[in-house]
Amino acid sequence: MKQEDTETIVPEMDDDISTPDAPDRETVGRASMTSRAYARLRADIISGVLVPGQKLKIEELRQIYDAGTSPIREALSLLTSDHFVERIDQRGFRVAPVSSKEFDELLKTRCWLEERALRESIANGDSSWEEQVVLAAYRLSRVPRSQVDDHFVANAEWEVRHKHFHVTLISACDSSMLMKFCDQLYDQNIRYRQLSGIQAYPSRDVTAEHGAICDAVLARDADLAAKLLVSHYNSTGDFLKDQLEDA
Amino acid sequence: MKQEDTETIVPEMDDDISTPDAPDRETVGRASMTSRAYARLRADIISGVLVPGQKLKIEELRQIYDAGTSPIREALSLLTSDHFVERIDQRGFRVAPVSSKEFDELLKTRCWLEERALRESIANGDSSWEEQVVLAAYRLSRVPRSQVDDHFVANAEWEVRHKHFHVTLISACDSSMLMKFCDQLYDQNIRYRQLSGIQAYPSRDVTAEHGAICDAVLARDADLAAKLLVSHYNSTGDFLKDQLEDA
DNA sequence: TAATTTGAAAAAATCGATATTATTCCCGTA
DNA sequence: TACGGGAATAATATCGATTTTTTCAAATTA
Repeated sequence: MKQEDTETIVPEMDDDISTPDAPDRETVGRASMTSRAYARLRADIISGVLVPGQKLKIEELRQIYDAGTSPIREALSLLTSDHFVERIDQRGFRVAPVSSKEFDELLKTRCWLEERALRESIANGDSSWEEQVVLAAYRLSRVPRSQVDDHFVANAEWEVRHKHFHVTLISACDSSMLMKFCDQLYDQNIRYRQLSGIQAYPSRDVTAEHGAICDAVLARDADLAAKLLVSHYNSTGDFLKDQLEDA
Repeated sequence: MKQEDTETIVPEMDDDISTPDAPDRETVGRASMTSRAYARLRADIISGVLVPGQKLKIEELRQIYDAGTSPIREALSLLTSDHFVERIDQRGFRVAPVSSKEFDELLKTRCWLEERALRESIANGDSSWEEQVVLAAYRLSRVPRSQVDDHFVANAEWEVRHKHFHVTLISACDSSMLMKFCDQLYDQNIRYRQLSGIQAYPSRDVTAEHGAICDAVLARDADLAAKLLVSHYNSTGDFLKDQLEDA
């Protein structure tokens, strides 16, 4: 296989905006206008500031995000493939709509992919991976899910650690593609969580569920771990579904 | 859940360029410059005209694809999320590199996802789906893989029908997301197939393999169908791997 | 009244020019 | 000779203006 190497480019750089993750890593500083706009738009769509189905007018966005036409359009193009934005030729962009049908699909697909990824991780993961799982679980357990006790106020740090725990679980699956897909679905799911306008807590003990998953993983009990993980997602999903139907 | 409906947009339009598929559907005619550039760039990357790792200079592409800066950059942005192009802030775009490691991952991940999708299809598919599978298999069997008998000359029609057969197999899995992922991986795989500079035929009878898969599907034998599908992919993969190593 | 046409306004798409950043290559120095 | 500084060059990123297309509503017609 021939490869053009007259052009000298640094070969490794897996942390740019093409990664569905880490949207706000270098949002300020030397990042390009496109990256900035991408990160901010993405955050605003996930958080629900930009409403599902909403038309995204270039001129409007230009003013809000303080950038020119090109960076805005490029950012929107990037978001299109992440399924956060829809593009229609000659008719511009809009925030991807949501539906309970799509949420069902999302939940289902996540379970399929994460189960496979988890089983592979359990089969392949070495002791360093085990340690990372333990550490991620511990760190997650050290912060409260809600900033206030009697009603729910999202805790950003919990969100970060929660995602990190789930990423770590499947990080030994040895397929960056599968991990990327899981990541995409995770972020889609967060969007639904935000949009549901979650007020009440889930009554069940989420921390205990994480602990149980962690134990099963360390025991290399793939069947149990997969079962726990899937039911973990499903109960969260059921809870969200109720919220979605109320609203 | 609130939804802004002051803006009137046609709600359904699932066939635009955001679909990783059908890149050249309306490539001519009223399609936008961006869509045209996207389709042509995509085709040229898959076919190997644009070499893996190659720097993609905007000015150059502008001339080749006869479009302005913005459409080219937008098209490249779309291609980055498809993993056909890499983007590095402030350093432009290049064709996504290939590696035998990545090919391994690709093959593995495809098997995981397609197996799941096929099992779901077999579980959920109705008689209309069965008929579509039969039809797709028949149509595939009616065209030769190579235009010439004694050496390999790619037959575009075979490619189209082959893809359609595989898409149809999993079309009853009831997850557009999973199908989209499979589609992405399929196209990535085609790229590797093209790049390997395939000359000789695989000696095995690919048509027979398709027939066997079809039979197992109609018999609703999920285990057998999955086994056949995975080994179908793996043998193609092994064959490609040899080609890759030779080159 | 319903359907169609027309035209003004709005928005998207596109372009070419400019500003910004990276790369290259030359030259002086250790 | 190897190294590092610093223009000169090349390429990217960005902007605002222009062109094209769509949208909306009023006017016309059957």
